[in-house]
Amino acid sequence: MDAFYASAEQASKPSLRGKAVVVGGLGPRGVVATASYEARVFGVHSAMPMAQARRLAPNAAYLVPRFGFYKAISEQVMGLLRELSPLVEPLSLDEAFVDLEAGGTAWDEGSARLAGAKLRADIRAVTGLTGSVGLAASKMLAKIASEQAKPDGLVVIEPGTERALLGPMSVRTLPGVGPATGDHLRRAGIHTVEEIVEAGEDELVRLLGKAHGHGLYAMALARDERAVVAERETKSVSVEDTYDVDIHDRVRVGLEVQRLADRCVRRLRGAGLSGRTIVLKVRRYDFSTLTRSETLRGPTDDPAVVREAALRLLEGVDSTGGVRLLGVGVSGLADFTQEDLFAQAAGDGVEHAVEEVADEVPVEGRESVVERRWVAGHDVRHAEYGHGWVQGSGVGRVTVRFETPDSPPGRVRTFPVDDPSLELAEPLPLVEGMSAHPHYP
DNA sequence: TCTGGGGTCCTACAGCAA
DNA sequence: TCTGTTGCTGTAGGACCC
Repeated sequence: MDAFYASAEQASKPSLRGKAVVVGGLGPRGVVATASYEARVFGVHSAMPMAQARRLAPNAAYLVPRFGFYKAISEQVMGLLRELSPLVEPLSLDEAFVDLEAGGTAWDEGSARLAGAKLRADIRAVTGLTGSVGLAASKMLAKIASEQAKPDGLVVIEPGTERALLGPMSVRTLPGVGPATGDHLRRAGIHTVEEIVEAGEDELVRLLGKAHGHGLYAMALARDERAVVAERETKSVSVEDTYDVDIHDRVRVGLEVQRLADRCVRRLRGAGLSGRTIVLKVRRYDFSTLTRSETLRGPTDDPAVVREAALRLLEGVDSTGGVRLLGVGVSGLADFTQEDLFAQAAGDGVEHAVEEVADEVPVEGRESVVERRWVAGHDVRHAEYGHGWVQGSGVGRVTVRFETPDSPPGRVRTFPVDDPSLELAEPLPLVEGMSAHPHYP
């Protein structure tokens, strides 16, 4: 999907179409998740600090991500992909590999092109959004093709043309080459894919280590035998929070770690999992990050056990100077527990401990409950004016733009934050008559 | 006003056992 | 018995991806 989160917001909010839209964390330490193509013109891109984005594009619309909304759209698209083949490997909400051959959908360039074109049309019809398709003989090449196809296009890499195509490209094009590896290679005088090939496999292994060296050399030769894997089992579950202001108080740090442990366990249990290894993550004031872990004798999904382990790990961490991020994770997963037998026998006091914190508000921002209700970008309904979305709130007022996906750009009105005729609403479907999919949260 | 959140995989090293 | 090898597990950190 093209600029997925931003496109979804533009489709949902007519007044934003054709305008710079930036989706990401709005706090002082937020980063950009997605920028619309209009915003990219100003140099705004993913992973950029939000503050920098605001300097570059002060007039863009800034919105928090609505993952539930995107997930519902994603499920529609994944459904279309599964009509093509049972072998669909989602990479994220907006990207997936499909093995067309395994689905019997396509076996040569012509049939693949047809399937790709139909898919793009279907995505458009069902979601109202544009998606791009890359067709090739391997995952790596399909991915490169889809990057080239964006936005709103289809690119085929024909068998036999791969090496010539890859040769002049930057090493950064290859999957697994990020900033660090890119620098490493550059210092060795390797800038392009064909220079990787010229350097030879031994040199690559020497530079990057065994796994990465062999892997990258194969990719440079356009050799990629990785299969499309439909079901991947989860290997770890973790939660983390970056705080608007560094935490110095050791007691507060301990409390936050416990909250995170509870949140992590809730997710773990939600997935029907338990785990043996508890991981504490601490990012300090200077952005240095450390992890401490402890492996238990058996898997657990008991919040008290995870809390205590996390607190033990915290004891071994120096937090003087302040803490900017805390995280708690569980790995070494199993889909059963030993403790749960005992927990059931002992009554479910444990369950209660988990439920009690379930409705807790997220950490970032601790404004009053009233202000918190009106999150910028979220949908609302007004008794008189109908459906709209929160454009901003503050000093006791909330500004709402009244429009729907199929209306013209709408008008803005301002209300007191406690106006009884204003209530939160679910996002409307982007395409009329396409609401027969899982509910929007 | 620098730098999110949720993951995966790899490497290095220490300790232990065979 | 001493020493070295190998292999596994646990731990920590780094790189990468969307």
